[in-house]
Amino acid sequence: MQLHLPARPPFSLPAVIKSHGWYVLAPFESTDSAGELAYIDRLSSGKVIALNIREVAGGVNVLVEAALTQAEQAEIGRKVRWMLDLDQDFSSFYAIAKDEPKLQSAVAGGKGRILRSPTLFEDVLKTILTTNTLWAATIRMARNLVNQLGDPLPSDPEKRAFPTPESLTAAGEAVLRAETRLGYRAPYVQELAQRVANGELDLEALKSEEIPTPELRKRLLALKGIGGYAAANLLMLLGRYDFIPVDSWALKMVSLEWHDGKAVGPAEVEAAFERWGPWKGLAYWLWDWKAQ
DNA sequence: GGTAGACCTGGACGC
DNA sequence: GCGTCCAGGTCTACC
Repeated sequence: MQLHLPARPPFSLPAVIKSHGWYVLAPFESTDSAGELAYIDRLSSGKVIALNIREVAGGVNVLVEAALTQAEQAEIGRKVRWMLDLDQDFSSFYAIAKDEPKLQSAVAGGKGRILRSPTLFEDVLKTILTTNTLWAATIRMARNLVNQLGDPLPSDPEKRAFPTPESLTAAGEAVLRAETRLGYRAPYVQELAQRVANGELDLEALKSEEIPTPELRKRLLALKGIGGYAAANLLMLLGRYDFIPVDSWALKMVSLEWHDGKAVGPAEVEAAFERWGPWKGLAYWLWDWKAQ
């Protein structure tokens, strides 16, 4: 089955894929040369499918090698639109960024969309996996989660979907810590999964545009394992760019860009992008750093 | 509100 | 091969 989804121009699938490192975290797959994106998804019916996404004129085509009901097609359409942020309008950002030399490649490349997972649950969990560790370890933890606890793709059981909150809850903290190698993050992931599984926490509701950003940030910070950096990162994924995800890399880049390599703190990072107002986080994200 | 120390893993390094 | 050091954010206790 093939599904066509239009995208608001300008649109570039490779730009979305490379918007950050998510595309290398299971169950995403991407072949750099082809500029295509694959994702193993578990539909709400429990069916596990492989989504193969490629850019075509006016948007993307989604290929699925499985028979699908109308409802399942609609679900896939909703998810892919969200994952690739197909409807987002960046024209007001481009309008103010076009005169900034450090954002020229972003404007010319139609950048701005940030790849995200189908569910906020998956993005929150993966964000926790990025904290206080090296990127290689984040990749390993995500792969372990999928390989050990995800449902298999029937046509290729080596490939698996992202685990459900229920399967994570059933696995238990000890398994997550020792076998999935999440370390001290295990209780955070366990608590998150448990609260989502029992209905106490509705993360999907946080995708609503009606929640003011400060309130949204407050709710994200209330999650165990989510601090200032992680909350800002998640706000970016939710299309809110008022905060900068300040990590050690950000401190280093700002230090080299504007302070001759002298150590800086989060305040200097925020100050460097203050003039971009509600697009602050995106300007930081797309900045053409001289130290890169 | 600010700060120090613990948390945990894995890579780099020296022996 | 083994031991040590270090990087990476967040949490908790304490001031």
